[in-house]
Amino acid sequence: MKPSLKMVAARAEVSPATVSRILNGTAKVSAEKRARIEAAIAELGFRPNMAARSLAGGRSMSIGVITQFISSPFYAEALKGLEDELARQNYIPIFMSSNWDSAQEENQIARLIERNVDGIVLLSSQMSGQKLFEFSNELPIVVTGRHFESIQGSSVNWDNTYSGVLAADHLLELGHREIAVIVGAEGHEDSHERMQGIQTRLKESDVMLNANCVQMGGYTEQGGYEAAKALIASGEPFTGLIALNDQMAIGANMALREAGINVPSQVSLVGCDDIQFAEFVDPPLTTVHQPIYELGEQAAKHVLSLVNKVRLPRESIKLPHMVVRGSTAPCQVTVPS
Amino acid sequence: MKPSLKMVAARAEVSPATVSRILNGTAKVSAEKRARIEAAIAELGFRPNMAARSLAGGRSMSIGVITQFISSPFYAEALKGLEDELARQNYIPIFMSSNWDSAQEENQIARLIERNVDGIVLLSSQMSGQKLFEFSNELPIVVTGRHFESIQGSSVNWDNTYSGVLAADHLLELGHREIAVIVGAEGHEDSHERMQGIQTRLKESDVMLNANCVQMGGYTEQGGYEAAKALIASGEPFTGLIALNDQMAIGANMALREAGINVPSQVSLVGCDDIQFAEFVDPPLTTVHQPIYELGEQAAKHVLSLVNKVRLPRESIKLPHMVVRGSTAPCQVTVPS
DNA sequence: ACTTTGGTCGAAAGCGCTTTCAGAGATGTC
DNA sequence: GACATCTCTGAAAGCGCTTTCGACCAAAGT
Repeated sequence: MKPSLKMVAARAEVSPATVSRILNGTAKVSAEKRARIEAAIAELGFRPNMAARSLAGGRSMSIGVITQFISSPFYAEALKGLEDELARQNYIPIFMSSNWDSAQEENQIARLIERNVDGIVLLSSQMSGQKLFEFSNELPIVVTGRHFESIQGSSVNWDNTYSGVLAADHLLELGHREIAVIVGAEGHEDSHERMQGIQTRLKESDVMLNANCVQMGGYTEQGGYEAAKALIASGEPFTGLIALNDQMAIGANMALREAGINVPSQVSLVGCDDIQFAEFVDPPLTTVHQPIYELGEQAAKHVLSLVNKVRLPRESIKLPHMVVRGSTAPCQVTVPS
Repeated sequence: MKPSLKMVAARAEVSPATVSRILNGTAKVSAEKRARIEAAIAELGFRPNMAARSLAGGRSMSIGVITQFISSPFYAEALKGLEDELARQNYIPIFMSSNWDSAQEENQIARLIERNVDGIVLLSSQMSGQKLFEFSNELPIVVTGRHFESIQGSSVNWDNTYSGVLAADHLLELGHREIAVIVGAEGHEDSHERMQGIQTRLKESDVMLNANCVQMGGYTEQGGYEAAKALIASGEPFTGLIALNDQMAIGANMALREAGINVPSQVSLVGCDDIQFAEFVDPPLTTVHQPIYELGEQAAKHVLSLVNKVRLPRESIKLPHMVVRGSTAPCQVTVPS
């Protein structure tokens, strides 16, 4: 039979209350009893039962984490960051996937609440702001990839506009003037912001972006592949191509290869995110690195601060930066004057 | 205030016990009361508190799942399979990563037990068989990638030897006689078995595999890259290269490219697993497809069968099969006779 | 009509912990 | 020396559910 707190108390000849106090550090206990209790815990190999703790104390020491898909390469590092930071504070994450579906997302949140999670982290939520707000009345919620602020809710994010700026500047500096973009999906704040950044810079350099030059890729390899195909089919000339994430860039790379268009000599390709694989494609992908691990860490810190109702010192996340690899090169094509 | 079972009971004018019976289907209840109770549940939006259930009933409806790293592309589909199957039975997975470290693995298991998980799934455990056996005395455990059988333990696996056979046969059929292999890591049963399969077939075709031709890649891209470099540096001739997983194959592909060796015309490269990215590398990777999603599903079914102490009809997992893409071609080099 | 069975339901105990409340000493103050 | 003030500790209630036990009532058997 598993040792219980009661058994520890009996062995140490103190009351259960005192053992609990030691466990939680909620009150001072004389050195002598403390020693006896700690000895008893060690001897019995006692480990508190979380269900009981959760029931009695009202907190479960667990945080729900919802992603589109648990093993998305993009979130890989974010999950690690979350996991590490939560573990440091003795919490565990409960991961669930919502498969890009807002109904599933709500359903998963309900399941998490049912399981008494102390808070929830939403990595790129699809839910309406209204719903989000309602849930945040029930328990602390932190979202990434969009803005959100309420009494028990907050968001953590990096500067997406700046990511767009970096990508555009890079191509511009290489002399590219005919640029195409593969965006994520409708209604994605981060995709939108990145696009904003790109457009701002292009406009400043008097580069026009016509409608054919912007295709939607849904953030997947397949989507990027198809978007690039459509782009090529449109006949629109371009020497620079920005994909708003690496997965789409990798798909686009394949489409270009199939069309006999060389990267980087004919088209310079830049991705966004710097996922693990970016380095291993051919040519190695030039991309905007995002501090994803840190994002996860920050998200964890934020929920826990909401859970514990302590104000978090507003430390900002590192900025994205360019990682120049082999998929971009100076523009070779002379623009007709 | 959140509605409790007691409140439901009061509203439906029955005892809490009866409500519980409805919730769990543990006894017959008259149609009339059932209707009243169901109405009350709906009206109040009642959702049972898992902590209380877990405490009272002794089961938490959750299964711990330990992987080397949550977002490993290899396990992506397995996790999905697990998640889906568990959800179907109203369980949730609690994912944790062990970072290839057996001490961390033990520690994570302890944390899971503390949280009352009803069972544990270990995706490619690093732990000693002894430890594994000890843990399986405490609660049901299912492992993948190795063999394990005990009262409360079992393993689920596909035919790794056959994967090796497929890879070897493919190269052999294309006429390759000088073959090199990048294996996973020491002490990995699955890596070992795949290697077995390869060697069996090579021997049958009188192809020798000398020591230089077998390099260790640790199952990572970087490892595969370095292993391939070492292989090239060794001067050993080879026209066929098998990497025991796709990540290493992708790394090897890069090393070959850097060395100016063309794939597939000079070296045919075959991977193993068929991860999502395999299709998007250049050239698209020929690989042995593993039914990973199904593996996850089966693992889930197995733990739950152990948890519920029902015998599972022994349904076997689908066999791996070759997916031929662009990284392999008939052998061009004439073997000196 | 009277006991026996069978089926439905409620009372109550208890799962393993936290937390409030108050008592018992120890210490300090006037 | 009397009283107030702390500090440490234990008793006990209770978190929200499950489950055993026995009560009750209807149908069945004699």
